[in-house]
Amino acid sequence: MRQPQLGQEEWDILRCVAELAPATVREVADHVAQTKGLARTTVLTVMERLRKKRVLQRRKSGGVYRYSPKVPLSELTQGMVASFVETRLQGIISPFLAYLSDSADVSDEELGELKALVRDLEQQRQEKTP
Amino acid sequence: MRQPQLGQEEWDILRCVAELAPATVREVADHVAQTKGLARTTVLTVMERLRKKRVLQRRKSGGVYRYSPKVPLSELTQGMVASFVETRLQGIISPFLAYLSDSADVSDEELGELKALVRDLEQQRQEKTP
DNA sequence: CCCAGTAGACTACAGCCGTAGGCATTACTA
DNA sequence: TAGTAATGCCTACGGCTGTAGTCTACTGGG
Repeated sequence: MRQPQLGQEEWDILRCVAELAPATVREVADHVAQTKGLARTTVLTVMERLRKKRVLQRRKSGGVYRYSPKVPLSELTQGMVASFVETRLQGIISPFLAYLSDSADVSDEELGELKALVRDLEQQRQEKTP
Repeated sequence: MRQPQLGQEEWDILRCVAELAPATVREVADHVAQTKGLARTTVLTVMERLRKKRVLQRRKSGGVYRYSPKVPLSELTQGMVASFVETRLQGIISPFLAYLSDSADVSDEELGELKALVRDLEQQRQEKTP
């Protein structure tokens, strides 16, 4: 059961909600307005669509609806990455590695994560091949 | 100047064209038909859209147009990965690393590439910090 | 030279996403 | 409490993508 597909703007707003959760439409709209000029109703529309997609939930509090993510953002992001790799890259990760090596600006911290990843994977291999 | 955005089906057909290049619409349609049942005209439409996006080019040969990618597929894939990481992940690659560690089925070969990547990145670091 | 089959152009349409206006209802404030 | 501002719902619209039908033009076999 795949996660729903979200557009770019939907993701941006979702992140914003997650950051401010539990957040009102206005709070999100104001926050978003600092970077791009979206009408309040646009933000509302997107948030309601996210609710229909069961990504956000809301709860009335003090006469206003407050929205929050229904599942942790990290989980959704995981799903998005997985579906990207599986469909767009057909499960082949080498283009991604090429990107890391050529274009991406890998921070020291990220390099550390990479090393940890390699270590983990090798660990898993040893467990699997006793 | 960003690469044009392509939909899933456009990517699938583009890959197919790249594989068979220089390919006729019919060849691609027949190839695609083996996995999904798309009408010949659907394939034609998509290929023409890819041409409008300057991703494919065509050349009449023996009374029929033959299509081929205008730039190497690898380059387009690179661009797609880059734009994915930059826009969807906001340049933060840790979700991707988490995916590799949790969900992905990393082959031995890919693990090798990963190790090589780590080595390259450390190499780069040494060059930059003399 | 004529016909059947093939290839290409054009048109169409539905669903999704980004964007937003209008209107009704609710909630403060003076 | 009456007016004003805020909130939420519904509707809309254009562009992109997936999908395909129709019609026209070309091409090769008899």
